[in-house]
Amino acid sequence: METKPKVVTRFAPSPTGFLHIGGARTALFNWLFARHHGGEMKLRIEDTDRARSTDDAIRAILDGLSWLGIEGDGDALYQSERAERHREVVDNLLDTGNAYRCYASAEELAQMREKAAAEGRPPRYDGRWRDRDPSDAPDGVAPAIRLKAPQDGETIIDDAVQGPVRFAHKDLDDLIILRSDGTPTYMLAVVVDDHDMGVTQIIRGDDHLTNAARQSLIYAAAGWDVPKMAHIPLIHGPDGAKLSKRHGALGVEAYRSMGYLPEALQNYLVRLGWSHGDQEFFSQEDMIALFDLDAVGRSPARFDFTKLENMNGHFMRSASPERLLTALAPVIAEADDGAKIRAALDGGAAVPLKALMPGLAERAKTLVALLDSARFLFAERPLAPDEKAQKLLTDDSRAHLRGVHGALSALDEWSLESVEGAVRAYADGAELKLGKVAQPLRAALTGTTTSPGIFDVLFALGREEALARIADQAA
RNA sequence: GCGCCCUUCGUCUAUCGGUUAGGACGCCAGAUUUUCAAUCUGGAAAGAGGGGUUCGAUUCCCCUAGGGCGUGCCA
Repeated sequence: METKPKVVTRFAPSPTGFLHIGGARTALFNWLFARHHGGEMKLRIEDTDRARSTDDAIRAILDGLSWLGIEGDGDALYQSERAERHREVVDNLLDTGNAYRCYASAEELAQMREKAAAEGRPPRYDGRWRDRDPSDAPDGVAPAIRLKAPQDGETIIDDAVQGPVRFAHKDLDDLIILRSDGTPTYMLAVVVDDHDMGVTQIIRGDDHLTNAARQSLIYAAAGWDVPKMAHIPLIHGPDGAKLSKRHGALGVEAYRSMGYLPEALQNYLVRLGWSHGDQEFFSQEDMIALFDLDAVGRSPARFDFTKLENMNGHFMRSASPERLLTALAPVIAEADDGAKIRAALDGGAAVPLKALMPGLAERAKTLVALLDSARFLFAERPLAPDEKAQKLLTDDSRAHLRGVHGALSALDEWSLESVEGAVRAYADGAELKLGKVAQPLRAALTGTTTSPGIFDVLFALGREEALARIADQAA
């Protein structure tokens, strides 16, 4: 029986910043593909550019992934720790005649490019050291090592998303694989690491498609099999151009701060470029069961905050109060009055908050908005009604507040049913539409003109607090 | 400049040669209603342009236009 090799994907961010939205989607696709096929996704930190790589960035990326519910299998590999192996591969390439030392200076290279530009040719290395005798090497100059790439023919990348893509070798020059200071270049390191890690399927952004051809040349020179490739379309801004910060090119932690649920962001992201018929919502299990590369589209998608918000609202509405409370924690922690709210919650306010959660979630698109509309719960008496609420508190309505206060005080039991019964009975008795009573009540109870259902609010606040708030404004 | 990729409602997308071109977000109207939402019903809204191939093109091919990516001793 033929043994099917285990699927291995990888996510390989360079830690020069946060885990941005595009990277998050790439990680998600890699992870889903691996899970779908019962394989694993490995993590590799591409920190060969030591000057720009930071530990903070590494942590931010790892935190971002775990917040999103994505995790790598096994320990992350740090590319910087593998320089020795990279050099070993370069040495082999040198020995087999697949690479050579190039002594061209930065100035020479610059001239080469200028000349090419002036003559309207693509800027490429002219191969001046390709076949030169090693004895020509100038003294005291450390060479860079270049790949001796084929000059005729073509390389075809059979991309799982883009289909077959051809690159003529004449358009590809002899790329540098080892810098003159002895450090490996990205192009070489990626190939060696993917090979050593046993990666079977590379899934990465479209911006690497041209690199794929160059990398496949390195694989060929080393005598290795080229993994399967899939280049997924990039995410663009609303204007179709590069995604800017203003338009969503933020770290995933920024989305957490803005009050998005990770499951909503995940769902939104997976639908950018991938689809399963008309289905819009997917649980993580659905995604794993249904995701595959053949349903990934080839055109770039624009990032749309409005749709993300709608999706987030959907997930908030179907989340349990407990789940929402948990997700709210970081939002509270980052709020100006966060400490106060935290203290109130720990002091018992979590109970009314949870009771009100469904009503709150129904009206909010983000956790930040949800927290805003829940703030009245933590307000100290007497409340200071906002302008619109103030207008509702006329002499007339104050009289009704006193009446409702009386009806509610008479209640033996404080339940959702009993408070509703009392308020409705009062309105009926006074021959008033419910709204005539409910709106002033809302103003007194919340200090605002919009809130969850008034009976829910009454009940959640509890007898003592509710009656006191009504009395405050009835006077 | 050169190379590569992309192009269905405003946006995300379905369609694997024959459909009244479907769904979702947003928008508009209505229903519901204690506010705001949520929910339900209905509506407007698309194959970039031009050539082919074919009995028949959104679908396959070519050209044009537009957009994106790449073109580093960055990753």
